[in-house]
Amino acid sequence: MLLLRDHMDEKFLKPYNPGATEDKIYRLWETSGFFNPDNLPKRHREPFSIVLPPPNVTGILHVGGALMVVIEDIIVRYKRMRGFKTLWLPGTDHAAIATNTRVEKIIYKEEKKTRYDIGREVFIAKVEKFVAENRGALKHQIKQMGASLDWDREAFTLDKKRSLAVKTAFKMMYDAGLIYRGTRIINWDPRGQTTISDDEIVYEERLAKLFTFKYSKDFPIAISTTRPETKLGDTAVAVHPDDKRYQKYIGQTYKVNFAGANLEIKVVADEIVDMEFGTGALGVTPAHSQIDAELALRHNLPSIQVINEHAKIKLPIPGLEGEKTVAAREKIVKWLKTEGLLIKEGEITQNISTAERTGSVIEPLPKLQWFVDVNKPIEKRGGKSLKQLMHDAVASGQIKILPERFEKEYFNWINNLHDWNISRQIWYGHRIPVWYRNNEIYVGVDRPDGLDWEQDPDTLDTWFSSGLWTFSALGWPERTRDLEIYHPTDILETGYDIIFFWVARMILMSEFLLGDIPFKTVYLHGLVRNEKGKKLSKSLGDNVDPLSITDKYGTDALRMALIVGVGPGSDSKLSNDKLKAYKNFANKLWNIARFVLSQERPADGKTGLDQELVNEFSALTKDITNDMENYRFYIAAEKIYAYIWHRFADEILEESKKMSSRRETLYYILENSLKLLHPFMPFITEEIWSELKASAKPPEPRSLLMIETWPS
RNA sequence: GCGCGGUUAGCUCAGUUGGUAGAGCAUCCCCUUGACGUGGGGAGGGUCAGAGGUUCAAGUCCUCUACCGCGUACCA
Repeated sequence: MLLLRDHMDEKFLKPYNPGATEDKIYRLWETSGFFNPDNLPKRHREPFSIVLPPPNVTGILHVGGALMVVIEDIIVRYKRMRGFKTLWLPGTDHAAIATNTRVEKIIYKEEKKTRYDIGREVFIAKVEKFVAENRGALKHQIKQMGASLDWDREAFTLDKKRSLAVKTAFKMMYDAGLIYRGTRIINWDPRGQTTISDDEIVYEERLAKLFTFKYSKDFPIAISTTRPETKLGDTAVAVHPDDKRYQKYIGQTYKVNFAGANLEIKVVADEIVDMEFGTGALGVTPAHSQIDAELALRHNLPSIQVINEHAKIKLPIPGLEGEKTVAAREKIVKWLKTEGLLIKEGEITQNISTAERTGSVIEPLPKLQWFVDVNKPIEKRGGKSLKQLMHDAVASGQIKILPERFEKEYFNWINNLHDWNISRQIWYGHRIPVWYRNNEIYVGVDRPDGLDWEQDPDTLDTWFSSGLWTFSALGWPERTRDLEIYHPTDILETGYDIIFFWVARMILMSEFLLGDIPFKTVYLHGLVRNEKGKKLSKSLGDNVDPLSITDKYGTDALRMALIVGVGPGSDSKLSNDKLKAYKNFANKLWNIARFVLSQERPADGKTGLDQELVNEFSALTKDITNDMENYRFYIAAEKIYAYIWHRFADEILEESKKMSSRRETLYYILENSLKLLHPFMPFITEEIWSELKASAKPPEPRSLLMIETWPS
């Protein structure tokens, strides 16, 4: 049985108890004020800043979010100890589409009503109530992870200041001709009743039927399609100019009656047509296909919209009008058969576009929408387009993306980038700052003077406001001191799954609006999967709640389990074994402290330091510091773990039982080990640190490990 | 189609610039009850997916192949 020395707290008689420690320690940190860089001691001069990727207010943080918080907290704590004036700025994201859809579902479940039934105002009020409730829970979870965020600067992507930022950005881009309104083929989500951007599409491979047929008996060319119902809107057949089979028909126009629709089909020649596919002839439906719309533009073809916003036939054709697309398809195929027009029915695999949020099959429709022009040369940016600005920021090395392989993906995405559809027909979000009156249009931050102005009913894509985050969170468009000190931010840490959604858009916005990069380094982490290797997904309800893990194992153990052995950008699995291992480690450290504290600390220099062990420790420190500087946190964590357990405890400490002269060295190693470990396991290290200080003789002033100097 | 990643001990995964294979868990043996809600010492276990190449030396660099996963384009 251990003899309790008079200076030792009773708690050291028991194993480490995270539950009893963590809340207390977090409160200690919060009341110290040091999360706010303004309160840091004088030695913290050079600024260092990170903005927290704002989690969606839709739900609770799952372990993927926890990983993000942990990596950033490790970086931030390390930098703070290194003496930087460190700011980590928190916030939450209103997540327009996600939240809108979520609340719509809840309302439908509870009241069997749609948002159209209850109206815009009532709906928004309900969403805001939902958001307010969720934000509290989210914040609590982030704190539970030990995040040393400056809550004094907390922001929300839909609060007043951010709203001003969004409207200002919109106006600046509109004035520069980068935002325009036009009718284009867009991705329509019939279930969500809104447009979505290309990035919000999820492709699913499915088997589909490919029908080969003629429009009518006297039409000379057969075509193939998987969607006969859209053929009601065909205005041309396109063939390859070199295709000998069809050359004689090029330029001819045929009048046909196709399933009740009177069509004028012109035969045009275009290089885009693949002679090998199907019959080598392409039925052109300008209203429901991007490619066909481009063809129509080139050949001056009219466009007939066949399908409406509810994915139903809108043409006034008896028997077809009002039918859903799939039903209409069956009817038309049946008609083709009875007319003897169907030539072939085959199967092909095709990628079908579905909406990320609702799972609905995307219907390409022509619609009047707002877009960001990514190709227009910008005068005040040296004639570069947004595309070029995004490209150059990374290509020039101003922004470094880690791991490097994602730079390739980034460039690849830019090469394939089309104009960005930014208007959404949902209600929750930043309303488009445009007002109309008769033929007048007004774009501005505030409603224009005068009567009869009507604001655009649409809202903006969530990522429009998220794109401003690094600077809107710091107060832009106001020229704040924070903006001056902390922008560009140093590191943007986020999951690789939103590199296009978010990282690219932030670069776009910052480059145009500020003429500067938003961050110097992008560090991308991978997905956290469950033990079976399955992707954790919010929509599947496959949440792993970090709170239940911290209850069982302690936050420090969870942090280690999430970090160790997980390289940047690679997916990881969280297992109970791993959590248990680091829970045991916490207890091991606790017992090490107990042992060291059970021995009176000699006055400085009395027993002297074992120079060999001190040198060994310096080498370790150098090594770990090098890893920290190079974002190898997963290796650094493993090294300090191995040292503390298998070198310090197993060997140094064991040997010391036979040599009383080691005592001062033991204290030295323990103190400095706590410092190296603190970014990874902040709670237990801070707790032991406070015991060390309390037991010192003569008593040392209270101090926080959190702002101690990183060893050199 | 194009691209990226993975393939290392029974399981989950590390392995920074090429220099005689590592961790955690699991298995087996021994020891510990005066730091340890357990811990310590030790053992077994890998032709580093396969083939070829560069090199004094390759898990690490190059080429090809296979399987798994992912991204993206096209999709009539």
